[in-house]
Amino acid sequence: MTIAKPDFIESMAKGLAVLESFDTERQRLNATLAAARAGLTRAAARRHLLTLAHLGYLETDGRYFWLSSKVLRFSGSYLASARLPRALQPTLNRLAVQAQASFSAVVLDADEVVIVARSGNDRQASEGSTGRVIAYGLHMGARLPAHATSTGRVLLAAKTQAEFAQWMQGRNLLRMTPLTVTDPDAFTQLIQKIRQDDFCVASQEHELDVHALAVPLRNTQGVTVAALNVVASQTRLSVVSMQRDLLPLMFEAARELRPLL
Amino acid sequence: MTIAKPDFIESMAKGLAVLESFDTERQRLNATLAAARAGLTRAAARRHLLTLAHLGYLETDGRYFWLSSKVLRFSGSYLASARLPRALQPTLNRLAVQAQASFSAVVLDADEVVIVARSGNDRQASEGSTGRVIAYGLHMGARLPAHATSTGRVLLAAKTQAEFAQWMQGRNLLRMTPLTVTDPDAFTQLIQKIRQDDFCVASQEHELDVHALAVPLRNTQGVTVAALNVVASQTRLSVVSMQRDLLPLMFEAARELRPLL
DNA sequence: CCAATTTGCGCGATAAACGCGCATTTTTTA
DNA sequence: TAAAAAATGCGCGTTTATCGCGCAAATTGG
Repeated sequence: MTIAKPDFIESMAKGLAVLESFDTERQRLNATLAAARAGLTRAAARRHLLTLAHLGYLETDGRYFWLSSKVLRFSGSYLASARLPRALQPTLNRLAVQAQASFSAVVLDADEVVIVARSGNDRQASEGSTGRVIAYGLHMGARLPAHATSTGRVLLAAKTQAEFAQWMQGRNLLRMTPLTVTDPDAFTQLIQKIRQDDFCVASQEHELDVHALAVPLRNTQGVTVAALNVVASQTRLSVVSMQRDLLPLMFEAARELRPLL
Repeated sequence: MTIAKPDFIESMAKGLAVLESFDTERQRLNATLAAARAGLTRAAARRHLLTLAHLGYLETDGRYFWLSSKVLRFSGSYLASARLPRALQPTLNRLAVQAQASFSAVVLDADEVVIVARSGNDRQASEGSTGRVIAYGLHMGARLPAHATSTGRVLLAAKTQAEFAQWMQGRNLLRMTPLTVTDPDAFTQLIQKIRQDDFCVASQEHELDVHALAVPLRNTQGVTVAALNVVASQTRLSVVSMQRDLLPLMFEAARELRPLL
């Protein structure tokens, strides 16, 4: 999407850059930090922080700033409007009950996947009700690196050769764990494999002891619009049994969902 | 929160007004509509729409605009940073399993409640897996009128007399269903009752055939920081049995959560 | 207790944002 | 289907909103 110069509101971009500079890693920022993260002068960052606080999107103690619950307004409106999350949620809930595991539906945004629907609790119900929490931070709107996640790879495999080549262009596949595949050639091989298999397993490539299994979600025209995955701890469920027990369920769910996407 | 004039970025406020003009009711807007909703000239609204689309927060067909999944980035960061949702989620999940019902945790924002955590599926598991969907649109970030919801009333009851009086000042209690209490005096009586009971039942006041039960969530200092509720369809679960079976569970959950809030 | 940052804020300069108004396209109505 | 009404894209001259410097004061950290 290109845009004419006089139609671009600089201050808007700056303000959103400030709002985006609050992320999972840095949750509390002062003027100096926000300026550095958003790439603005301190004066500009401060003006935007004060404005955002005044409008209720940030809270502040006068010095530091952090996101307020008002930012949920946007996701609320998105979730109410977007067909995708609404169409997927019931199926995800059903899967969570059937398989006693956590499922996510994600879409691709540049080099990250965004969780747009989710079900299940993040504890492995091993003994009693309080098993170990696995895969931290898998909530609605969470963003994960595409190359190190099962869903990201499924979505990358849905691209044409040319699109995929362009995506790879000059990209540095960040190492998330010792097991992350970071070599471009090996990664391209992996994507090829997914094109044949129509699913993807990622074992401990994003987080140690967590493995994931993903399948593409296509509409009736055959266009991949999202990916569905399940995560489990290595110790509770082997990759083999996950693939054997859960993969059929997921293919079936994907088939059911086709007319809704 | 007051703010010095030269520290207020007008364009930022306008841009966010445009972004906010996409809500549950109007999900697709053109320049003219957005201008009207956000209170801007068409030229200004158009500039902001184009900028937001360029930055990826909106999608467009060239004429109409709608929210993109990128807005989930903000909620994602909020959910990762805010203690409240993270502290509540496990308990909500447990309640959903135990009671086979949908629970929400909400905070008050002006005259609306905002859902900051949620569990359970929105179908009543009456016969088989596909019961009727109840209480549409109860997703993360959803906003509901405080006066017509069980949680909103619980949070209003937590205010001091003076604060509550100020909140009521010149407020028009919108009728959502034929059963909504809209008379100011009757409403004030209700709030008084909640102060005694320490819970609130709202029957079909927000949506017909849906009733809800809410309790306050306090921290160890006794400050109410949120409210917890459960919704059920009138036909499946009577108000009496809901109060008898679910209220003890909820009080217990609230007690457990105190040290975490 | 001193040195290094960070902060609030005033100021004059500049260009970013403004909104009017036109010609054109799209939609509605008759 | 033609005329009327509404919405759209965009150029332009105006203005004021935003800019970033740089100061003195407050805060932090060793």
